[in-house]
Amino acid sequence: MEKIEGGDFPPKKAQSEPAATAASAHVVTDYPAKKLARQLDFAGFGGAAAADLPEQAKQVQQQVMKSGQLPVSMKPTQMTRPQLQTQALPQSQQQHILLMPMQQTPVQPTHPSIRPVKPESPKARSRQSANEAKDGTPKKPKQCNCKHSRCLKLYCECFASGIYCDGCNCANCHNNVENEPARREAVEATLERNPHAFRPKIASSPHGVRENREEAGDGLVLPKHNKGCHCKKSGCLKKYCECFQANILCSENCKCMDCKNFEGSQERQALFHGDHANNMAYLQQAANAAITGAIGSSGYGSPPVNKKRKAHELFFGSMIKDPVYRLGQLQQESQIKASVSPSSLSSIPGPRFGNAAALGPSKFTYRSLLADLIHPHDIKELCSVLVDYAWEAGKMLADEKDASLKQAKCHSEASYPSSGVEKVIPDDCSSAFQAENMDESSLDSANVPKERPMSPGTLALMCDEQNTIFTVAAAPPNDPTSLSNNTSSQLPHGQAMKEVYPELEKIVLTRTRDCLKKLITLGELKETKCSSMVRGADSGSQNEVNGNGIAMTDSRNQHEPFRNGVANTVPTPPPPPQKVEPGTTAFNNNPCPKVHPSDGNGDVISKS
DNA sequence: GAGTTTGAAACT
DNA sequence: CAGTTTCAAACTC
Repeated sequence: MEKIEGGDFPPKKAQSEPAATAASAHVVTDYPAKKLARQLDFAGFGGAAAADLPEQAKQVQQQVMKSGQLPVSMKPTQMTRPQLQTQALPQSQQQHILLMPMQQTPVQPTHPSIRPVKPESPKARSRQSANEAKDGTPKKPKQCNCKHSRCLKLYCECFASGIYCDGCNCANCHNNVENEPARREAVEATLERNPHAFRPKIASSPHGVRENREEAGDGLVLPKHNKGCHCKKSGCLKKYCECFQANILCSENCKCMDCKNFEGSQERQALFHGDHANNMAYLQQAANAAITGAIGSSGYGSPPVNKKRKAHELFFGSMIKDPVYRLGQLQQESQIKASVSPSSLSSIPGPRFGNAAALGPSKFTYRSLLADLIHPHDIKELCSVLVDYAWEAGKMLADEKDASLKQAKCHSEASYPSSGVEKVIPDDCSSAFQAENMDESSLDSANVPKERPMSPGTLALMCDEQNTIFTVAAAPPNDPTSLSNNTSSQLPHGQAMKEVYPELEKIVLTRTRDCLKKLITLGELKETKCSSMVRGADSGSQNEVNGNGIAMTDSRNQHEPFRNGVANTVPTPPPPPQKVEPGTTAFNNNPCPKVHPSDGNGDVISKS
């Protein structure tokens, strides 16, 4: 009997070790003190499941051993079930792990995504804290309050978790070393009734990926309750519900009524949605409203009760358990904390993180502050604009240069040697580079580009669709050889381009830089906005925030925002085209206007 | 902190 | 297996 699915149920440290040892451990700290740690069902107690991840368990153990207590980062609440499982571990290791179930430390789980092994209520946490404070020695995080079960039934969380009661508020407790025989008997009886009694209640979905994914932000909630819940009145949105408590969505295993803990549940989302994460009142109402509604619709007919729950409990509770795996979770952790929204499963943390009730913070997914500002097509457009600009600028520069060169040539043509590489100027002034190829209408034609060598930088700025146009790009702009090879007929033009190229590139790059700077600025503004919103949602900011939260920062940018919303970001007012070399008049005639009609702010607007 | 509600566990 | 009771946590006030 003792061995259950590979593990001994009861934490038996006592069994394998002298009672004295066990006892001392028991008294001193949880560390070795607590025996097997089986997490409450939720925790994936060691049972069979444990065997799956011995390595993880070992890691956990190592940490425990090092510090004598669970590292915050590894607290059970933060650990994944697999990590908690201990059965596969050698007994010596198991003992360390036993502590895990208790982990609940006063520390708030920083990682929403992970569920706590033993669900804890805020109260429990408080108590825990108190315990730790006693002598600095961390104690069992959670204490039961059993009065009639002697802590020898599954009603007792300690017993269910496979650990001895230590520092609990229970009465007539028999879940201790001193009453090991009784305890053992109780364990056997329990197992007799249900061989899986001490197995983890939450198991990963066999499907691997469940549909529990909440919105983008939500983390995946793969685990599901093995037995499922049977809730009738809570809508599975309260911690009465084991699924909710475990921060997982109700599954086909559940037999609950009016369940609101499923993916896509508005009630659930309302509870956890990040947008309201910082609004405790909202959460409370959402939870109660959801339940009330659910109940109302149910046949139970229980009157809707305005139950108000403490939002923070919801949040924290969910955070603690958040089983999820969220990407970017860490990234957003700070945000979550700030918003206090961890509650969502998606958490309230979450919008993200079915039923997920508890996903609060865990579900938050990272979203770039620029997400609303930049869209793929915007980038394309930007590229197009840059390319156009480059073309125009190049055209202007080349034109200028050729014109001046030609003029010079005309004046002293006779004196020029006709031979030599240096003779790059076209004989025919009319063949000026631009005249032939740079007509705006011809920009889209593939032939034009071919004639012009492009620098890698410029090419980089071009969108895919443009690449085909500039087939010659690979050739180093300054490479005479390449030039000559590229276009014998355009040599003159190529030469001109060669000379103006640096200017052109400079202009384009400068513009690009400015655009990026603006993006950064916008992102920062948005960040600031978000932060302020989180911190003081109630401070009804008077600042108008556009969809991006940034919008109104610079009126200049709003003149002609692109439909796609890129406008503000992309075209920052570019610094006036820089002067070209002295002596050149190219930029005296600022080509910019021609190329990119600007909105008046200097923002480039796509010709299209 | 007391009282109520809830749902799992235990029991019949 | 269904219904009932017991229990302790969650929740409300």
